[in-house]
Amino acid sequence: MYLSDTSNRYMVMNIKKNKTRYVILGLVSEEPLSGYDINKIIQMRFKFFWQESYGQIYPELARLENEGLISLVPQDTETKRARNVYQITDAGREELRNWLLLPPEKEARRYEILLKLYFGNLIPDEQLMQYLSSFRQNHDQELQILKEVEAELKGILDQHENHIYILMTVYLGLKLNQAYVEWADEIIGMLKKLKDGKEKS
Amino acid sequence: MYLSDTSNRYMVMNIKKNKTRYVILGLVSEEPLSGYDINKIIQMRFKFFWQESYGQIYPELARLENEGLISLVPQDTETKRARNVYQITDAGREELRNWLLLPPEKEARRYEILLKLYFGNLIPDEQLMQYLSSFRQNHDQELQILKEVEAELKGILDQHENHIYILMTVYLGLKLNQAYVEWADEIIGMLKKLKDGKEKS
DNA sequence: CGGCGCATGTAACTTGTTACATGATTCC
DNA sequence: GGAATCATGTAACAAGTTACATGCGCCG
Repeated sequence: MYLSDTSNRYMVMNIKKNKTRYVILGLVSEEPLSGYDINKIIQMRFKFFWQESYGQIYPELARLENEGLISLVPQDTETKRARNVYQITDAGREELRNWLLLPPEKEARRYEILLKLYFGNLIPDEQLMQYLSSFRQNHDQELQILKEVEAELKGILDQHENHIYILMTVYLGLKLNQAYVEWADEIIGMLKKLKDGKEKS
Repeated sequence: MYLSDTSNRYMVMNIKKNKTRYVILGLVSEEPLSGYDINKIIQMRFKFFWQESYGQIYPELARLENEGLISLVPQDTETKRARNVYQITDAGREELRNWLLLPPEKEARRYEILLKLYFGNLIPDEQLMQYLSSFRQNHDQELQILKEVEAELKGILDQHENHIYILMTVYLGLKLNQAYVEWADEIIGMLKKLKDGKEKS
């Protein structure tokens, strides 16, 4: 169907924004997986840079199957629990490839803590310090986890050709969390000084 | 109306997620502003950690006025261009304060570039390097801008009590962008080595 | 035999983006 | 007089979250 208008003003946008499908395609491109598996993997391995919910995964799996980009793998014996395991198709591999070859979009972020800090003169400094120290703690925890992941990955670098790429993502996690922790420490220091100054006057 | 059920299963969620309203409240708490002004300020001052669009600002302004959290400022002479300028009310100040006193939520982020890198073994290394160098360039640019902002802010630190807080947000921007740039350089180096290794074998 | 984890899914909602419509005013 | 920018807004999407419903199987 060429040049069909469908009388929809908004047809113009052919830029795919839905990234969920590519996460799924990427994951099933490595091995057949169920929706449940996919969720677990994202929770474990992507935690620090990506998140999805069942509310997106299951409908997307259905859509992908409908489009022929993935297909159900027939499960063997009847004794097993019901599981819908999907594998990628050639068309799916093609779709994934096309997306991977598209330059990544600039990521838009929203840092609630910065917003609160921006309006910092409206909150007591102690409160801000509390936010910052829990922020620091969170990121320090993530930092420790990532350090373990790094060590583990380095030990099995030659076991799969994608391990090196995973390690690269971990490096950013390390850098960013390091930056968060350092920043929080500096700001807490600044706030302490500010508070002392205010109390003296 | 106490304890009314309204027969809606989903009434339970009373946790406010809509942050747009607080950005608006925060900004008009400093000075009366129009929707247009608010958009411009967010574009300029919040660019690196927050974004909004007219599609959210205008409807939210209407809602806030409806709830009595902001009010229209009568514009003087009739010669001027039509402008709806809003000021914060006491109720609005209260609402803003309540939100500021709530601990910030953990920010969920999605780094498309990490997702692509994660599946890096499916893309040619040259392509990845291109993504990374444009990523590097973007963040380096932001870094330069933030350095200017930093210098500027330091010069006018005593002119308003919130300048110090704004500076603190800038510091995070500096740290993060520095981390991005350094990381990109390291990864590009790793990819070069990888490529050389592959070509030799 | 009870509870935890496996497993799949949907309905209702909130949030955010994009394209479009419309017109006034300022400045060159 | 025409371009840029000021200025406000909406309709139609797309995307993402949350709460709920449901049931099986495995392990202690």
